[in-house]
Amino acid sequence: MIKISRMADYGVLILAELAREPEALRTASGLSDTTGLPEPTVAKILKTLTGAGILRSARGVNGGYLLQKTADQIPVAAIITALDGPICLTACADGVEDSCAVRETCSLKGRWNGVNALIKSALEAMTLAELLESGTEKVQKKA
Amino acid sequence: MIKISRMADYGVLILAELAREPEALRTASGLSDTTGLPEPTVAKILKTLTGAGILRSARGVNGGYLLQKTADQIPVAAIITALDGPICLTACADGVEDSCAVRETCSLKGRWNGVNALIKSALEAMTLAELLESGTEKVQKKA
DNA sequence: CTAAATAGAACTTATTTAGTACTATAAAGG
DNA sequence: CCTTTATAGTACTAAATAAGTTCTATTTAG
Ligand code: FES
Ligand code: FES
Repeated sequence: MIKISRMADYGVLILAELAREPEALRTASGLSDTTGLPEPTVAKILKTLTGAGILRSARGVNGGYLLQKTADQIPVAAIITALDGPICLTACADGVEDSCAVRETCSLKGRWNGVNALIKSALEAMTLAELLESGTEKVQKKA
Repeated sequence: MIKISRMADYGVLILAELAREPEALRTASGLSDTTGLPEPTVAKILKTLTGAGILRSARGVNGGYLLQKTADQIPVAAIITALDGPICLTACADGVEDSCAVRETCSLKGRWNGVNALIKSALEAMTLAELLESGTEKVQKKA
């Protein structure tokens, strides 16, 4: 069904919430409450996003998370990559040597690369801010 | 990991083989041999692609499959849709009502639609022929 | 020192995808 | 008109992946 994982979807949801008050420290359980997503999952996503440099964290009492950059500096691609791994439609794309079973006999080795690049650049060009606002040039307008 | 299924990947591989002799009837087991893919899987894919109107089939002795249209009339999107279901990155896009658990509280209902449309149109614009040739305007050039 | 928070890893469960098997139908040829 | 070779369709099983949970360690304010 060619889709991103639920993790990435949740991730955007959480980031959207964080973007509403970019300066405030928010705890995992607090975010779980406001988003309605299960707490352990939220916590896991927050850890991952922190590791990827999208969020900053503070430990200890009164700790929590906040955005490292503003929403318009965070490409959608970065979020997806952090939570879902590399954006790469097929097993036989660039670099990935061992994944494809029929690489030897295959007549279209690496031909998907163009499609990959297309989608990747589309997701890199779009920022979290644009996703939240909708209706910018990059997104289709809806009357 | 945002990817298409192996089925779609195999499907393109099989279509590539069929496109080499667009007039010839090829059997499932024959295609399994030339592509090196497991026979039952090939047969399943061929059935699906026939149902989707991408292939034509002939039953009985000396039966087999051939392309219904030429490779430049088959959008990549059609192949993926046939084998993988609709191209729709997220659960909460247009139409899909029941999939998203947090739809009520969610602040970005349907915001992914723009991204979806972007990717979908990219895949609709690219044909099987272009995928096989590579190096056309739509695909990134590689020196 | 304690309570409240994140960090990180390991594990279990659920979901999805891939692969297999089986039955039915159709056509060609003796 | 029966046999053989092929596709059509469906249902089932197994494998892979993704999601969710749990537990332990670390950090810091009070
Ligand atoms: S399908 Fe993987 S290398 Fe061709
Ligand atoms: S995440 Fe599904 S409706 Fe918002």
